[in-house]
Amino acid sequence: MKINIKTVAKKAGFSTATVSRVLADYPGVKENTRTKVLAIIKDLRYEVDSVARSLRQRKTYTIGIIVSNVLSPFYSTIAKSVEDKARESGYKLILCNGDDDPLKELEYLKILKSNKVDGIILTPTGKNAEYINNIIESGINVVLLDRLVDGVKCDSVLVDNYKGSFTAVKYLISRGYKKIAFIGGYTDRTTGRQRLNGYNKAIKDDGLKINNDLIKIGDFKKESGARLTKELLEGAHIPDAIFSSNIDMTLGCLIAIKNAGLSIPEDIGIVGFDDPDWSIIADSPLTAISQPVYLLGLKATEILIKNINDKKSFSGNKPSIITLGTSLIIRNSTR
Amino acid sequence: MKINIKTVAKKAGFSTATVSRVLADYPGVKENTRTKVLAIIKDLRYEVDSVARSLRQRKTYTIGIIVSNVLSPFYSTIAKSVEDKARESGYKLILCNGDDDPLKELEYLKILKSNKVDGIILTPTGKNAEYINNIIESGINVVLLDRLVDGVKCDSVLVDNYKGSFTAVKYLISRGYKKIAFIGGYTDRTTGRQRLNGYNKAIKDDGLKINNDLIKIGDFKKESGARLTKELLEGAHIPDAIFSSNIDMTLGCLIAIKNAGLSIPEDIGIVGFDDPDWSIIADSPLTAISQPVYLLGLKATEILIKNINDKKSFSGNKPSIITLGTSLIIRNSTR
DNA sequence: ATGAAAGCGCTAACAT
DNA sequence: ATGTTAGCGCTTTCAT
Repeated sequence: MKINIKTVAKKAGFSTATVSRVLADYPGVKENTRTKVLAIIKDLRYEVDSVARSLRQRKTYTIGIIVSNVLSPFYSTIAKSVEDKARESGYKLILCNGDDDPLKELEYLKILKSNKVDGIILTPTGKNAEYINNIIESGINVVLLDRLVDGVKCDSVLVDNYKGSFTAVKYLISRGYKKIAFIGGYTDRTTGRQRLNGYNKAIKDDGLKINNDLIKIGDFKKESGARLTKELLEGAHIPDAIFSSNIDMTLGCLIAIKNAGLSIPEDIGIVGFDDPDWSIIADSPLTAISQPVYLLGLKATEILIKNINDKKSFSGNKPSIITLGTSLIIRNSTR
Repeated sequence: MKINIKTVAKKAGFSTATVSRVLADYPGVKENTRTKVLAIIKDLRYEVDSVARSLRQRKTYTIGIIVSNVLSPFYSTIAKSVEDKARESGYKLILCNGDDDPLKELEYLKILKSNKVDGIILTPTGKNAEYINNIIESGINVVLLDRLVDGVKCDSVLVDNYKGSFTAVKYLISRGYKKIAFIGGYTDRTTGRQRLNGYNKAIKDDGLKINNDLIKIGDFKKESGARLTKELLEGAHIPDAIFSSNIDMTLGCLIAIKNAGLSIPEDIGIVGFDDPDWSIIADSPLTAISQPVYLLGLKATEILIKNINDKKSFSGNKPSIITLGTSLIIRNSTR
């Protein structure tokens, strides 16, 4: 037995329109009617069909989020904050794991568009500008998180990667390190590029020389962090310190150092970008650049929902970029 | 300008039915027609409206997942595996953070039902049996993950918590520890209860005495792990070893031990349930009970999708419970 | 204050 | 091989 709005209407002795009004808390319904209808709804255990409602209203109360890697604490924190804020505002979340793969990202963008989500929060690979613009033109709000995309105009929430990275390397230099290696991720992502730039600037700033043997680029994942560290430790130019530019690579880096039988900070100094929750219990508590990760997701969602409600693509007249600051947390992973 | 199936049909000179057939790769369409229609689709950049399709087909190609805490590596791994498998099978994922709160869980169950998801993977609080049954009766498939709910009949995928816990404590005993504390989570969740049972059994098995001062129950989160460890270390009966029964509490436990200025394993031995990715780089690499977390999510999703396709509530004639084994990984956090 | 009816975009049963 | 059309369950405009 199917229970829909028609069943309720019939049993209550009113039209579907009236039931719908009760459902929507529409003011112009007699109190008596409302009570009666609500009683029937409860009695029949009726619950609206959100799919039908979405089709009719052209609104799904759904936000899509595409992250690069839910396994990473960075992105699961983002997922948490976006979910918290979305729920508070009556939205639900479709979670997509883009895997930092432009093709997978495109696939998910299409799915989200087809599913008529009200908005999308995207940690972009940087590669699907055309389609992202197409989505924005179609009226779906987009907010970029953590990274930018060339040629896409929409609100964004970022972290000051350049400064964070610069600060980290400056700190290493101040501790007397001379051969500072860099372990980074894709430089075609803005995060990867800016963190590298910050490193380069800090090195040059102090009259040290950029040594390309000390710059290793991976894919932001743990395994590549471990592999690249191993390469560094076995290479011709062995670093006296490493700046690792994301949380997962840092973990890989620490594992590789441990496997090599080296001690931190006696044999090598480490600073990581992003401060993991395990940083304190590490062999030598990790000195790190802390990012406001939760806030990042929160802000992005706030802006997205505001734009959805205002029926505007941007929060102002033109796209705004919010850049959040980082802070250096000094522990014991350097001398 | 709205582009829908009608627009495409008109421009192509065919009916909407034919366009729909092309979209669905329905065999009985002339090759010529197909080509023509596809050309128009491409030309107009037409993409189906999945909301309308879902309404008509009574199928959303969506799976809902309710986890207790995305922030925990345990659940983000689950989210990853479920997403991987769902995507492979053409399903998308609505992610809900139940927060181990029965009310929030109920709220999300209602949302998922209303949104006509094809199936739900649930890490239950154990409290909403009636509504879960209601969902199952309504034809939505449910698979329970990691925990059970009294009075709910559906397929489940679990880990052998009892045995895992038993093994861990037995190991501690074999290493000569006499005052072994237990740090656990809600005992009204099956995981919490079974892990406590395993502990109790192992203690009694060896003729040791259960000391209630050494049993501390929290909420599965890091903070409570730290707090309870602090209580233990400052209490009347100071343990010589701690078995911590989930990944987040273990981290809290290690932090508290470090804060207290104690060393592992010199001052105190530790075994944790669930093996975190940072276990190797901890001060003293953590001895842990490793669970097949990714597999857990994978199996659950496999079963769910199979049930959806078979249009059955259970994979067999009656609910099946799959229990996955654990393994003890010995490192250096005990003497 | 309430009802009648159109229609959101699609699919599928039936007809040709 | 293709078209016609009803209808999925809801909201909303227009009447009354």
